[in-house]
Amino acid sequence: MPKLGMEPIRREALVTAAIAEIGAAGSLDVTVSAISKRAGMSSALAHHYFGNKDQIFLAAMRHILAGFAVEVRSRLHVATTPRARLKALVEASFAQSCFDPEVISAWLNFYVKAHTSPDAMRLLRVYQSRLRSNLIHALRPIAPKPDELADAIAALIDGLYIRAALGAPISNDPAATILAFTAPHLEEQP
Amino acid sequence: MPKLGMEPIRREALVTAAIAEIGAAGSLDVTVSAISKRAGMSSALAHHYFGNKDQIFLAAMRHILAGFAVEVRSRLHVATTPRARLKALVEASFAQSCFDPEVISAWLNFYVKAHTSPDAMRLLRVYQSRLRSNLIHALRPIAPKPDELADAIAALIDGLYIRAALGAPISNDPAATILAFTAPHLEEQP
DNA sequence: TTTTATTGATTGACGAGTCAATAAAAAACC
DNA sequence: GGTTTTTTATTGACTCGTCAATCAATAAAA
Repeated sequence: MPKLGMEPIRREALVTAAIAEIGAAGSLDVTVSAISKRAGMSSALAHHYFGNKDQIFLAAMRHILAGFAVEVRSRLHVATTPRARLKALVEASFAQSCFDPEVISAWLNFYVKAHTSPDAMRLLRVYQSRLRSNLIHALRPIAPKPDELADAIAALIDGLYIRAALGAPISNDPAATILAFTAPHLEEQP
Repeated sequence: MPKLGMEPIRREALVTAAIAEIGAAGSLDVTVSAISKRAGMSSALAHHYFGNKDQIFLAAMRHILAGFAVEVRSRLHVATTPRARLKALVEASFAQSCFDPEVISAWLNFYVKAHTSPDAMRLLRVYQSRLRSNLIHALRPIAPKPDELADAIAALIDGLYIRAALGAPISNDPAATILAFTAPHLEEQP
């Protein structure tokens, strides 16, 4: 009973299922069968639409990155001052949605994958440079060295995220920590 | 022709080989056979001495962590002032040895592993708390809030390391960046 | 009848862990 | 001192799974 136009529906279901499976397993050691089963179809169909397992992972990561981009844009949208934009960027990086166990697993494994897969690396670069340019844009009016500061903040975001993701005893709100440590590097007038 | 006392020799050879294989593969998708072959023995012998693959990985990571600890201690040993100790700790984290491709792969995968394996997590905690206490010790005499600053620096180290490891366009010397970023949070008298 | 959707069954590989068998040190025994 | 026994070292062969990817077959829209 083939209804037409199933492709986008199946793809989305597979992507969602893949994220869930990765989250459940905590690693990329997840079978296409498990993903397909969770998505309610045969593994053959998954191969039919995605070609191979790597493509499923890539699509899953693109999905997560897209979600993050939405999070960022919505916060950036209501920020009017440079300082508010900075705050929005940092807080978006520690939003609730970034700490779904599934998302955490995906990110962790994404780093590893990027180390060997050019496709994954390209995707990572997209995230990195988008964050970087957003940060620089926010910092330019208020920091003497926007570039360098942006790099430091980006690193701080990644570092704190990983620590939080790995369940380190989270002393304080990471976003607040970052803003506090950034403050002295900004120009006057809070 | 069994020479006695082979166990420690075999174990070390396996650990070394495992690190090399992980480096070559860029992931933990490495077979015991490959490791054993590189170490010059049968896979059966590897199982005989380590029991299972996970134990080999754990031992490999312990080996790397031990190497790092040596790096830290030797630098700390010649540092006399608190500021010098801070510098030593930061610089040790970006020493040449930390950027061996093998070491990079091991670290990346270690993070993922820690997310699911309690043993790996324990090991990670050892590294984290050692670094933390070293930092706090260095900072106590020169920072108003040693704990919070230590956490931020630790995160900055992890974040910059990962970025460097993943080949991000390394603008500057990461250690210098961290020290510059930290400076405003220290008490007077440079 | 052509295109799209769908799957069960199968292939082909690979890989962790086990086991029995071999060999040579070392220790125990006479 | 020589013989037997135990312990340590070592491996080839094998078991038992798993799993990615393929394919031929079925079904229903267009």
